[in-house]
Amino acid sequence: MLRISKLTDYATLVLGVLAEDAAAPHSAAQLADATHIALPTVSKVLKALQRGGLVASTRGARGGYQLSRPAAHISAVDVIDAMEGPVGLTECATHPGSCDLEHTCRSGDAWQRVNLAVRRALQDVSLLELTGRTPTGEARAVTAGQTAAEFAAALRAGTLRARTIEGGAQ
Amino acid sequence: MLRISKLTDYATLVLGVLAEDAAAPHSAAQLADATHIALPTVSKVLKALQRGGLVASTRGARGGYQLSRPAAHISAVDVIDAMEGPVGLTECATHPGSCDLEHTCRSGDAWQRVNLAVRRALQDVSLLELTGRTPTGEARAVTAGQTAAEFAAALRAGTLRARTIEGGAQ
DNA sequence: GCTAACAGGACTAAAATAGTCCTGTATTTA
DNA sequence: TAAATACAGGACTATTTTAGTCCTGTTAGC
Repeated sequence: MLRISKLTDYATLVLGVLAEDAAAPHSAAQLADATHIALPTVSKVLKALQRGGLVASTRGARGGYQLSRPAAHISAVDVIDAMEGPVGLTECATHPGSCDLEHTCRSGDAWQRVNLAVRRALQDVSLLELTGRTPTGEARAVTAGQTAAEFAAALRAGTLRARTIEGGAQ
Repeated sequence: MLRISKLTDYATLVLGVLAEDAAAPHSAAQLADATHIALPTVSKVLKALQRGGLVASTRGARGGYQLSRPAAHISAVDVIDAMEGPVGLTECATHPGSCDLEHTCRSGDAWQRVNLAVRRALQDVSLLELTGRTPTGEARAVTAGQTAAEFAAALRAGTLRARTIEGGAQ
């Protein structure tokens, strides 16, 4: 089955530590220590997260990294996108022309639709849920109120297909 | 984002040809011809599909491959499982003990839950939808009536978890 | 028994991933 | 203002995974 990269997995650990103490900035060294991941690797992860807009960095002495928004508002798909880029399930989804089979392949945008369905599933999982403690009470309400419910509503309304296809056939 | 392997993509093309003429067996050579994929590669794909139970093979002269069940009853997740194995999103999901971080990692089974959500999304897409012609009319009815609905029913009944997790936690 | 076709595994080559390191820049503090 | 802290960016290496090929064996039909 599909697999996320190790670095993405590390990212959730790092983000988990940041989520735990969102007030103060944490240096890469601190985070390496807390997660037991080698410093250069943590550093690499953090840079990717910074570029993806999930963490904010402060330079200089007493600087470090902080979540750029509440953990409940960060979804699994955000993390994966930040770490692995907005790559599609297939090559042709992101790089048209790179596939020899493109003109004979009749798969069309089917994989893209699948891709969207997957994204939707991933969007429904917040960072809170990825960091060990299943969200309860308020946190859960925030999550459910913003991603899961939205999705369920679309599903019920029958707009899911139309929304996911985006100009495809059907 | 998550990506399927090229071989999995090839698999859908091959299965598409098989679905088109489900009556007669097709040799690997024929399929290579129809899909414009090199014969050894098609062969490799077919073997995986055979092991996964998606195609049935007949040996000997006039032998070949056929779908083992109607295309509408084959889902994207079936294809991915056959080609890439029942691997989880993370290493520890399938191979406990292989990760140094396991005892300090608090991610728990969160990725496994994500994994399930993804599987669910993939289960809702039939081979028919992956083979270029978007199912309409009867075909569509079959798809909707048998995979999506079956899945939804299992979900409601609460039997889905048990079926997909296979001995996992939760 | 010859030929067509699958079965299984070994092997090579190419590409992606993981991990490390180095040089530069910004910020604080003494 | 100099020194120390910490991020920024990119280059580089090693490892692992994936893709692709090939060879030998087995099964079934003619």
